[in-house]
Amino acid sequence: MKRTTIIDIAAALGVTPSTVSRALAGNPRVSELTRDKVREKALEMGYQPNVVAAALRRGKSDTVGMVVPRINRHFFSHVISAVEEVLNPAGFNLLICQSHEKAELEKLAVQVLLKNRVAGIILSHALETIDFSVFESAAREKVPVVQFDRVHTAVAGPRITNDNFSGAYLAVKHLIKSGYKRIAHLTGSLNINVYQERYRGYKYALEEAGLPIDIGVMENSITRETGYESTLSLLQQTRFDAVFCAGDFAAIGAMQALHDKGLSVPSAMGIVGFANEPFSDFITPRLSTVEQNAHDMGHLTAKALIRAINGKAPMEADWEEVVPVRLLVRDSSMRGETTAY
Amino acid sequence: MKRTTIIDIAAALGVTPSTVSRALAGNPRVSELTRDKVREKALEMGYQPNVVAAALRRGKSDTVGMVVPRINRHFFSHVISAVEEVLNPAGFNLLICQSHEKAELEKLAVQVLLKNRVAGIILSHALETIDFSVFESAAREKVPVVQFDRVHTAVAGPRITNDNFSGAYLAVKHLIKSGYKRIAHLTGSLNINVYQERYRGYKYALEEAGLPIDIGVMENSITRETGYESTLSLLQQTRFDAVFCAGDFAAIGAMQALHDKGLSVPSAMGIVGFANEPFSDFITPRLSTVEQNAHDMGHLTAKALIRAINGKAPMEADWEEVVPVRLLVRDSSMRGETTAY
DNA sequence: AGCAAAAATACAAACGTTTGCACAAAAAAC
DNA sequence: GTTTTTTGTGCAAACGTTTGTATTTTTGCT
Repeated sequence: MKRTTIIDIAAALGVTPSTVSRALAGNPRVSELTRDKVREKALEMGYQPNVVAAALRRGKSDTVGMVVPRINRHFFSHVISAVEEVLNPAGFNLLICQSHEKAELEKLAVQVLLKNRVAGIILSHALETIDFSVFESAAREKVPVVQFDRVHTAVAGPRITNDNFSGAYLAVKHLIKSGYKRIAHLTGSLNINVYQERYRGYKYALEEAGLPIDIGVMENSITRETGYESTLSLLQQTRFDAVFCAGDFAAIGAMQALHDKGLSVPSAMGIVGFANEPFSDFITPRLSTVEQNAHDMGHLTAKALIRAINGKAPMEADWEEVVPVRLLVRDSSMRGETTAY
Repeated sequence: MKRTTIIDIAAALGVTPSTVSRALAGNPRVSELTRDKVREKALEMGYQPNVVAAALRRGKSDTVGMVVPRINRHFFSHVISAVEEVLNPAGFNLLICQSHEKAELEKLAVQVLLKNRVAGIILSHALETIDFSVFESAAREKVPVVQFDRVHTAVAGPRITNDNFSGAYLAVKHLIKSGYKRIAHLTGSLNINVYQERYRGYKYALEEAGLPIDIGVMENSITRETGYESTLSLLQQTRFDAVFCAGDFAAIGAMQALHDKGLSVPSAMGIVGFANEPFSDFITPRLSTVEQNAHDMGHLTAKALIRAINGKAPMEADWEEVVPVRLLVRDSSMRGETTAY
């Protein structure tokens, strides 16, 4: 059975396709009477608009592309949901791609999105990405790009980031208040804005308190496995009584390494993570961590994109919006004797 | 700057757009010489095909739609990745939608996909879904649908499921072998094939061992919260020494409830979950669970869809493929005295 | 009733491909 | 050397919308 088109509706009603198109679009240039007739007929004939044809004609689709490193990270999946909450009511739908942390896949994804003539792109970079030339194509084709969380100034357009600096600062300050004095740090690649900022916050808190900042910082220690290994290395290299981890997975790894070495958390060692992964709340001891507001971030990102699509926001004027974070104090950083905090 | 089209390339080369189209498509009706020239020019001019126009002309896009309840479930996100692994090399790309377990959103998502003229749809139903009429539209428009995990026979097309029966059977049999005798069950809605099958496996194992099957079965207890509440209820209603949970989140809830009541796992109470969520391995005690093979499931699903798209598999012939699962025995179900297993 | 202005609709071109068919040139067959 | 076949291109229509402009119809005024 052929699909019904506006031409079929037009024929059935004795009007032209253009009238049908305008009627369905709610264009005030068609009378209320015919508009109602058209809508009724469309419903009756089970009409489903062909958005592909519309996209071709208009040169833009109602689809927004979103590229994230992985969809199964708590933070990213929540940002995605929040973005949907804004975009769907606005008539857009989301094409989600994963870069799997690979620069090449990220580039490919962006190209696919451009080929599909998406209305705009929302993106958080892969860890690897250092070449941003694809985004010039996007700019050339006037497809707005909004970056969130892992952002880079080499790409034009709005950037929505977490307040990583303050999060790290609060986390470390809390460790200090709890009585820990020699605080190490596990982080990701310091090429990424996110980890740079957390590192900055970490250092700032230590400096402010007059504590040593050269205890030990391990880069590329962001997974459970690398967190585990790096903690073992640290134990051999240096002396410390707490670890601030730039991610919860690393914190879990650190916890296990400490456990395996017979060091108890939080009495012998304090740990604070980052991201508030769902498991953080029901491991033993419960992990103190920094909660990112994925919901607000998604909303802000989506709204920024809509503004950019509607041309309200010149893409050249790329500004940065910072979303506040929140420290969640749980067991892993609470020394019995200093619970006073 | 205008985008380059095949018309531009044609003009630059003094040929017609049709030749360019055929050249780029690798059609044998154009000579090797012109094909190479066209390809070179396309590269030189930075040509990006307009897949929207192609989709309109062909009546089909290279996009496949995928609808899942939520993308942040370990199982679903891994199926998605596996589907991508098959689909991307085959030239398709994925449009991912979430139903958030709502029947209405699922229906909406399918409609959006149909409007976008996707080549096919991959879907796992929301818990709520009981009305399958949208899928008749899909069938009418000859858009193949492949269901996975949460499937329903009311929808035409291939179904790829986990071996939920065997998984549950193995889990409960293992509890029995470990010495537990009164085994309760937390499950989801028994309208869903997935939970029906797990329930069947649970009962079968108990019957086989001659153990009572009326200890206590709590429906709609699949989240951490409901798992917690249901376990407390069970403790009041009945006497039991183990719980088989149809999901890991419920198992976590159960564990916490038991912990709060001073019942230790696994010595006083055995617990086995289902799904092998990533946290299952690093909570205390480590949770025994049934691992689903998301990778194989994704591959099989994607391949089935590609077959259906290519018309190799008549949609009417809807068959079911079952993916084996694996029991992971960890601490939560191992009584000290019966570790012999 | 007559005319201008406003409102509603029709016409037709465009968006960038793909593809059946026609056609010319080259190659093969007789 | 003519006819047939093969091979490579061109032509033009189609896919289903949207939208600027032209045309018709209605409305409001005098």
